[in-house]
Amino acid sequence: MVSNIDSSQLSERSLHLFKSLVEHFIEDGAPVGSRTLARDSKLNLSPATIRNVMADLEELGLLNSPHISAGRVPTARGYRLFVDSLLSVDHLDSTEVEQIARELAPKDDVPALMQRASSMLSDITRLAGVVMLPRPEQSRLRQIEFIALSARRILVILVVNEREVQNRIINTARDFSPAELQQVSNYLNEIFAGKELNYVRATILDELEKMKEQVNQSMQAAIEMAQTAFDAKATTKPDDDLLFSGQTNLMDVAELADIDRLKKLFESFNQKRDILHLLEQAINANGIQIFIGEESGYDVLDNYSVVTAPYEADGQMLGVLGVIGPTRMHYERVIPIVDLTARMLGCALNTRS
Amino acid sequence: MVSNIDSSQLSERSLHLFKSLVEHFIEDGAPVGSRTLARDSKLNLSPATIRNVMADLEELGLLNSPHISAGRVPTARGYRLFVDSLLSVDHLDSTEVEQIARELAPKDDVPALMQRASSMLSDITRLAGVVMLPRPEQSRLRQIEFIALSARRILVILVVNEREVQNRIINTARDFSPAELQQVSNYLNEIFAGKELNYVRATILDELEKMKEQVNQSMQAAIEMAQTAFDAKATTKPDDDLLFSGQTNLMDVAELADIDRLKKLFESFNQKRDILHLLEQAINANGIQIFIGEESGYDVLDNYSVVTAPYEADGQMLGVLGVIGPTRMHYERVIPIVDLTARMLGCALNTRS
DNA sequence: TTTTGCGCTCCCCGCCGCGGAGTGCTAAAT
DNA sequence: ATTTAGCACTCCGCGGCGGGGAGCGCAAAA
Repeated sequence: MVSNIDSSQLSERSLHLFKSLVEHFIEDGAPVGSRTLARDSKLNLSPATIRNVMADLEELGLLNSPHISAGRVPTARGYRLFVDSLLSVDHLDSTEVEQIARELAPKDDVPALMQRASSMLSDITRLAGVVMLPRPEQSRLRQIEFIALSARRILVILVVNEREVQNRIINTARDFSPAELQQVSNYLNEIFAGKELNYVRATILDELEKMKEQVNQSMQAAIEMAQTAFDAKATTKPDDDLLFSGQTNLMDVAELADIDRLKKLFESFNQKRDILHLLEQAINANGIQIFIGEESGYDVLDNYSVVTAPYEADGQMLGVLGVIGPTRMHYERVIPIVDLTARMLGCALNTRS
Repeated sequence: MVSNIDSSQLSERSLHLFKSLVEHFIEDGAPVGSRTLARDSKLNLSPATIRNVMADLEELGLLNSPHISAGRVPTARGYRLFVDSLLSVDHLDSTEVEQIARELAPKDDVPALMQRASSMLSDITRLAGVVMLPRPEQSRLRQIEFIALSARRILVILVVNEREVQNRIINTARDFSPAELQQVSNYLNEIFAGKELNYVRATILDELEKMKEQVNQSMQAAIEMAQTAFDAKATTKPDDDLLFSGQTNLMDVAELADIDRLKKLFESFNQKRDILHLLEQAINANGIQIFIGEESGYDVLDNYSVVTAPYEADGQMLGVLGVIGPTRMHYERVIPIVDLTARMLGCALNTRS
């Protein structure tokens, strides 16, 4: 990759003009020419001078023109310089801050909270919002319980990581009494409580076979039951950990109205794979991270930018959230919104006991 | 509403030509004129004759032309006649039947099955699929259990209708021992097992107040706890009972490529309200039901058709599924697919013990 | 009743020409 | 050494024009 431009490599004047140009383009979406720039930027310069500067900037790869006699448009690299060095971030309206706070009030369960965070992001930015849920990598089994529905139908409850509850119904080969079930769950809790979930699964499926002989019959039943429960549980769906919303907002950004590109993008939302990879890169950045157009490496994202921020609670990184929109977006507004949302979401997750 | 055309009101020949025209239009999407129709339909007629017939059909409201010197296009009413009386339904490929059977094999839990049904519908028809989940109207509480997570955090498990499990974590004002919890759940199960869920909620919230005095302290705790549990549960989300998939398929139907209409449609998918109402109308039809364009009454659905079929298991209507696409769709293929899917889904839900 | 013939309508497409916006280059001005 | 003015040139967008094609309705003939 060609190295990015550092703001120190350019004169004050060039930077000013460049910034002005980018702002103008973000506002209008039309290529901006020397005339308009001469008018807008406070410097009293003639269009001709500005043309010279623009030619230089183009040579550096910060601008280009759609065709020879059109105005200039920022390149991905240009946006990069802009957001890294030139951008002056907006101060959020107090009404917006309130809205975010209100939506993220920890009033109900975690999944709903995440959902609200996502749709709030898209509503407020008028772009697409995305929230990556905590990866269940380090999930520890906290408790396991069996509840008899009928003699041979048993409801298995798994409590994971303080907060998350999974349940599943299994059918057993023989009848179990409630007392037996109690016994079984006591047994399993004793062995596995606090252990890592993958470890539990592996142990149950592989190693417990040999223990069968050493324990009494009731425990054998326990093992078999646990096997059934975790075998089924092996389908630990890894695909609903990304919540999108407001995709339709992208349908009226006009400048990217060519339907197939949009279709490609929506499809990659559905498959989640690419976006997931991208967000995973962002989880270790300690703060706002911005992927601009082609530089993300995923070509469905050409002409789109992704603004992300990781969120944490109790001092632990939980996930990433962000906004997806055209490269020509109002970064100065989007950035503080994403930032604030991440922090507020962290708080909401934090203070719940 | 103007009465629909009955096939007996038209001559054999008109019907034949009309059918031919609709088929042709469905294939090409271009208005079809007398020439092409004269060529295609086996009847040896001159274009002029056909023009006369077409003029009659237009007068009946079955056809119209975009402008005076273009070919004819079926109206919603025309499609209605077509699907009701003229359509010869395809015989499905055995490969397709197999695919449906494979996807709907009852290998895991109900929500996942529904999800697969929906995406299968969209994959196979290349249109948008939708599945309405069983309405929890007549849900009966089967069992309620409390599990202690810690002294003051309690996991509430609600088993509803044999199959469905809801859970929620509540915080209590004072400590509870496991024995106490057992007692509480026994008490509640005794009173409420088998009762309708709304009744349970109402009773708990309103009437139990007065019972407080009559029972001992432990039971008072039970009541309070149940109140907390059901109060929170009052947020019984009524909005995730519609599963869409393959929306993006609609993005390349071209003839409806005007982005705002598509955006409107997608938004109404997200809000779910309109589609839900529509599907609710279909649940009592005993078989395939087709809503064509404007006749659905929802103007987001102008130029779109919805093909639905209710599905049932154990002799009980559970919900509706279907496909959404342009009015100009291959009904002869879509109809048997929707039909078969509904029946197969019913089976899959049926045989699970 | 069907067909032929004819005049007419309307869309689509390519073409042309023009005005506008903007560029690059060179020469003059500061 | 910059900056500016002047100028020729490029390219887009738009409206108007014209011809070809597809199709229609109507009236008169078969």
